[in-house]
Amino acid sequence: MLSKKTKYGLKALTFLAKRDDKSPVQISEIAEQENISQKFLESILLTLRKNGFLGSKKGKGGGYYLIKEPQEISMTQVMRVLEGPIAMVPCVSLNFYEKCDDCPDENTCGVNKLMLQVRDSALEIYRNNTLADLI
Amino acid sequence: MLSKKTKYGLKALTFLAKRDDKSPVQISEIAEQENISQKFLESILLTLRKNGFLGSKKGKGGGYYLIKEPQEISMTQVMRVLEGPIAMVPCVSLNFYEKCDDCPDENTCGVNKLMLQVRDSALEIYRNNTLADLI
DNA sequence: TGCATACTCTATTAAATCTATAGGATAATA
DNA sequence: TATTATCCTATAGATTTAATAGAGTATGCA
Repeated sequence: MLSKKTKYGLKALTFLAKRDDKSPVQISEIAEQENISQKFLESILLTLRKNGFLGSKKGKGGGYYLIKEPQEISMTQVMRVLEGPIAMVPCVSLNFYEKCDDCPDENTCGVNKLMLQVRDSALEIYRNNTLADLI
Repeated sequence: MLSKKTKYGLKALTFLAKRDDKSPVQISEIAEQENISQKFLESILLTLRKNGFLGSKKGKGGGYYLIKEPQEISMTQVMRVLEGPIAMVPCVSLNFYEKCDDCPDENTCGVNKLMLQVRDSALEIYRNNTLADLI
C-alpha cells in the first residue's frame, strides 16, 4: 500500500508542476487545495527540499517551488525518497539490499524469483514516468 | 513491503509443490524446514485452506496438502488472498475499489494515473506466474 | 529596529497494522 | 480411549504510519 506521505508528496509536486510560474507557494495553500493536513505536509515538503526536488523561501512571499523541470524529475527518485525501496522484499532491492535471515539460498527461493520480476516491472514504470507525465 | 504472512504462505506453498507425492505434511515440518514460527504458520495455512488452495487432514498422519496442481495456482489469486489488494491505492484497485476522499477527480489525478500503470504491470507478472514457476 | 510572516526542526502522541503466542476445541487414527 | 494434529478465537507485543505541538530561525518590510 502506498503511504499517505508518498501520496501527499506526489500531489504536492504535481500541484507545483501544474503552475505556470515558479514563484513560491505557501504550504497552507497546497494543503488546502489538495486536502492535506498542513503540519503533515510541512514535514513532507521538508524532505522533498532536503532531497533536491524543491527550493524554499522564508518570510513574507515565501513558500516552496520546484527547482527542476517536471520532465527531469523521475518517479524512480521520488518513490525512493518518499516511499523507500521499490522492491517488496529487501533481498531483491537494488538500493536497500538485505539478506533474508530465514532463507538459505536466494537462487532457489521462489519468493525471490517472483519479487524480482515485480521489482523490474515497477521500476520500468517509474523510469518511464516523470513528474510532467502525471499532469 | 511484502508481509511476512504472504512470504511465509508462498514459501509453504512452494514447499508443498516441490514434493513428489501429495501426502499430508505437518505444520511443524514446514515450519522447521522453512524457518517459520509454527503458530504463525498455522494461521496462514488455515486461510490458504479456507480459500481453496490446501486440503487438510487431522490426527495422526495428518497435515496439509495441495488440492490443485501447482501450474493451476495463479499468483494473482494467492497474492489477493494473502496480501490483499494488488493495487497500491484503493482508487485503482479492481477487487477492492474505494474512492479517495481527498481527491475530487480521479481522471485528472496524477497519483491515480501512475498507480494504474504499476497495478497493471504487477498484475501481468502475477498472471504469468503459477506456483509451478516458483520452484 | 521591530514586527509579521512562513519555513525549520525535534519530540511526542495517537492510531493502525503486523507478527506472534496461548490455550482450549474438534476430529481422525490406532 | 489415548494420542495426534488441525481448528479457532482471543489477545499481547512490536512496529510503522499519521498527525500534532510548539519553540526556533530566517526573511521582508515599514
